[in-house]
Amino acid sequence: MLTRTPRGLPRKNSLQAQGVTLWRCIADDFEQLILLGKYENGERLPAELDVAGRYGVNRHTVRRAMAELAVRGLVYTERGSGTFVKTDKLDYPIRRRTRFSEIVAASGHEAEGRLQRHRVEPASPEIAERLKIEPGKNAVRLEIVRTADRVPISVSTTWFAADRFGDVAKIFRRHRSITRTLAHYGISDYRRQWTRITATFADAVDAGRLRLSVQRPILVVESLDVTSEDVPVLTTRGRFAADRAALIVES
Amino acid sequence: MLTRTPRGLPRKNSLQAQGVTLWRCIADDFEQLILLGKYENGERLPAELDVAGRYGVNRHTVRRAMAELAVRGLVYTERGSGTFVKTDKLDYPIRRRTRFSEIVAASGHEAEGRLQRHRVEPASPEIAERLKIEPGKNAVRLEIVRTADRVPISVSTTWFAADRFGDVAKIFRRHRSITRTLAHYGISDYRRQWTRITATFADAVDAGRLRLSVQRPILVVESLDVTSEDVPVLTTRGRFAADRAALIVES
DNA sequence: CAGGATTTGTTCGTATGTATA
DNA sequence: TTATACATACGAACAAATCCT
Repeated sequence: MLTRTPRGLPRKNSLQAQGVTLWRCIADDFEQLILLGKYENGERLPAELDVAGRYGVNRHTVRRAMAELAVRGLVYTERGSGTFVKTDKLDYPIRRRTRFSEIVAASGHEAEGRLQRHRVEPASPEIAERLKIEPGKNAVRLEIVRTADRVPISVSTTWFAADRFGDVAKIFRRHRSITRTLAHYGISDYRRQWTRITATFADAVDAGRLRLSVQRPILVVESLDVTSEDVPVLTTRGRFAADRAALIVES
Repeated sequence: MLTRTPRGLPRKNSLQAQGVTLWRCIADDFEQLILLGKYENGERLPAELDVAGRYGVNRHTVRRAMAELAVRGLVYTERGSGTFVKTDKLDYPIRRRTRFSEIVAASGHEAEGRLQRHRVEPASPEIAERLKIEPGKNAVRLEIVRTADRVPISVSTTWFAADRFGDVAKIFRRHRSITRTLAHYGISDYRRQWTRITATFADAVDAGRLRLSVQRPILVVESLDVTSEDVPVLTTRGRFAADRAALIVES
């Protein structure tokens, strides 16, 4: 329970930093409890009035805290039923054979990849080096949004060398799968050579595409895929909603 | 430019929160600019006197801000030349043999691991399952901060089964390395079985330990290490400053 | 190469606000 | 309340390294 001054202002204590609002304290408390596993996935949180009583605050304050947790992707509420913990994420293994559709299908969900935009542009030095083409030569750039059960999981920007894959956008739109698109070019197998993972925030564009609030954490996954003869085929910069997916490395 | 009272005290303004020091405001400003890419890697920042003039502060104050940015690992200074942006990240490969000290040493930096706190506690269901011990049996929990060239890279919470590794904290404090600590227990080799990567924000505690501003992105790396006979040895929840490290998966 | 301009590093000194015993 | 220590901030001067004409 939080101690409060006679005027109702929160007083400093060990858990509560100066200037932090009550609802944020409550939200942070529950986030800790959820992340520490005190509440399991799918479990119902105590009723709003219960929580309000325990903290000695108004029910509206608890509702504000729960709204914050919903924004953080940790809970969802069902009217008349309660607020439930939602912490399961799609496990996304990073392997030699990394195929979005196979991964999602294997975990029992329905995968979809939609080409949003595409463009032919001169390759940046970075992209040229990865694809082993000369800097300034053309590359085809695809922007793909991937969903599992219609929930957006990632947006990816993928580059191909334009001289070999000039009409890759058209082919992809027909097949809706990188694997089948490459098969069309006679590449029956390809493998992930390296993957580089870091994290940032969602910018406005990505947040919109991922149906995510801005400033939510994003896993940035850069990667290079090559043929079985180690010839670079495509390189990708994927942005995964960290609230909805976890990357798994087995070794 | 910051307005100041006649007595030389900083006055509140839009950029400056209450009770925040001048040098911290300037440091945070530049951190934002750097992280937003307004200054590229290797680019020179304006001269100290320039910045001092623009903010209307003494050169010492700017120097204090730059020192902070250097501590955060975002810039370095060269006498007579200037202050330069340094945003390349430490490449942290995730492999079967994943050893912090070896990784950092291989990239030419000085690694250090400091045990901050430790505790014996009943294992949560999650931890018990990973370590293959019975839920509720004791586990030793270590909180370790790891640095490269004294720049904090990660904070890790590591659990060991207490029955076998009861005094692991003492041993670790002596050896300052997980590898050497396990050697003390007769475990000459161990390997990473799986790694699970997701992302969030730094909370106040982690931000403090990582000398990072709060709300910066954090890579959350959970993992299990086993002996060569696949016996679980330790499990870890690491929080990496995403601004300072990128995880690499080669396959 | 010379030499002046620029830029960071260092050391004095002064004053004020904050935290602690 | 007082005394002490510490952090913040400003000012001036000079040293040392680098850059540029």
